[in-house]
Amino acid sequence: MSRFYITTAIDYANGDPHIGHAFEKIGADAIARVHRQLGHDVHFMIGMDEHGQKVAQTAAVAGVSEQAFVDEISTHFQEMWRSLQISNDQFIRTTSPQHKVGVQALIERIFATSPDAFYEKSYAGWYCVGCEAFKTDAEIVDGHCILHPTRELEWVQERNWFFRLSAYSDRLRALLDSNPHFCQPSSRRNEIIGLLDSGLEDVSASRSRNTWAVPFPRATSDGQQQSTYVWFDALPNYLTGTGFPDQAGWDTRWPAQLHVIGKDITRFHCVIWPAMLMAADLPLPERVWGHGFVLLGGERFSKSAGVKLDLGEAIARFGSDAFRYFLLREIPFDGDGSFSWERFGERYNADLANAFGNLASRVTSMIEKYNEGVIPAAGASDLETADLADFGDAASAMDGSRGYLLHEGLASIWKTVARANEYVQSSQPWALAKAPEQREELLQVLGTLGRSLARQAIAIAPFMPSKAQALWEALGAPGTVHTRPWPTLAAVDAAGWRVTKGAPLFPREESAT
RNA sequence: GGCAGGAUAGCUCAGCUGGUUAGAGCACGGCACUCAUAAUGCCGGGGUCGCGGGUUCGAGUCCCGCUCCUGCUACCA
Repeated sequence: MSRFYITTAIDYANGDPHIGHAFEKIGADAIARVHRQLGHDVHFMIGMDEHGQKVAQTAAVAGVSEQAFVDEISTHFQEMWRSLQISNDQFIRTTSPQHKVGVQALIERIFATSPDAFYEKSYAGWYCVGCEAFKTDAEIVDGHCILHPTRELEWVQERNWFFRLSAYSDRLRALLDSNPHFCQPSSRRNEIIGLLDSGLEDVSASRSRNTWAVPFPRATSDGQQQSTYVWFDALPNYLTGTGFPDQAGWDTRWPAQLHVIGKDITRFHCVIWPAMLMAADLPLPERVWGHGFVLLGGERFSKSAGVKLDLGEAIARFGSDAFRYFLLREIPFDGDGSFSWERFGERYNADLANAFGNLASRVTSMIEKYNEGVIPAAGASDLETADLADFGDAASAMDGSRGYLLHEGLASIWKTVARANEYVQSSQPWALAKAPEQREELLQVLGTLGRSLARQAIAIAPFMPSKAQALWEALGAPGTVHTRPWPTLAAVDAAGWRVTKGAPLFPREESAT
């Protein structure tokens, strides 16, 4: 069984989860679930980034200790992920002892493996208070930061450990060139190649001011004990989560097959992270996928944008499954998309209530009325041939072979839903039921529809876990839908299952639009 | 400022190496059907394919210029 270690970015613990966090987890969860249904040995890890100056400051404002603060935030996140049915196998926190040990071990390993990789340097540069960051010449116009033209830049000096990132330019370029999958989608890859071509600068690996951090394992030459800078703390979580360096089996899980991240942190995952691993002589992750953002009124969700939309309210509106469906159907996983209540309502009624939920109702209802609730056996049909082609398209949109185009996968699955509704209309089972001599034809139609519904339940399982299982049970299918593998979709045999028409899967919402 | 990508129906988008009357979904209008969550199916209206030139027998599809939008432009994460 092939292994599939998938991670998301760890979320920064300076505020509660918002829809942007949720989009990434839901997308990664769907990918993890698809791979489980493809028969892979999946390990899905998410977590929290709990160190840093901002966390310390926010905790101070709240009047609690840093650890108490992140414990609380971390709990909120995990409760949210439970309500969204995120099927992570592990939840890592950077304040955990195992992670701290792992970070220091990784840094020491780099010192040992690549003695030139770290060096001390006094760094001085223009510091923008607005950005809380040093600015390069390219970002300074007329002596001001291009993002904060009204603020004065400060000249700041600090002595830190530096990582010789520039030494890895050629190897990184070779990695990107030889392995187009390493950084996807291609728009992100192009940006990284552009960055490499413009030349890499070394990056600092320690900080003197921040105290809420993993201690950098080596003091500077003047005896100062510094803290590990964010990317040397946060990025290694993917590695320390495996038990690196000393827990048995870590090297069978590492490297990760996929890092799912936001497009804004692509550079860190496609440049700094592989360079760190090269310096440590450790295997590189196979693929980094930079998804886009959920926009609201043209603006992206972010920590600074504030709570413009309550995540709990969005989930409560139509339920966790519908929320997952809406985000993954509406927002392309390789780009940005917009959230709006209007679209949510339209998609809920059009796609879920009218098209899919109603299809399930009419089919189960007819099987109950015309065949005492038993799904008849059915031979092959044109509908089946066309459906299997669409399910094949869906699989190829989601299995990584063309990237992770979850929105396209759902679109392909919904073609089969539309086809089934057309089939009901054109074959008119209610008319066939009135003519005893057309009994065989009626059974063929009902059997075809029952089997189609069973396949749809399997196909939507990664996206809407609860509703897929509810439909599975309404069809009288055995076991759980989540263990039904995609590759056997063609062989699904629903003959003999006893259906039960229950409450509507997705009750139509009159006030939705 | 530099680099990259984009501008196609009311909305979200497909249109591969240029070739008959430019497509889909949603929204909107009409008709049909009754198994179904007044759901479904069929038909229809609606686009000077950002603007201006050019290449070509022929351009949404190639070239040049212009306008507008988006992303990246390294140590907040």
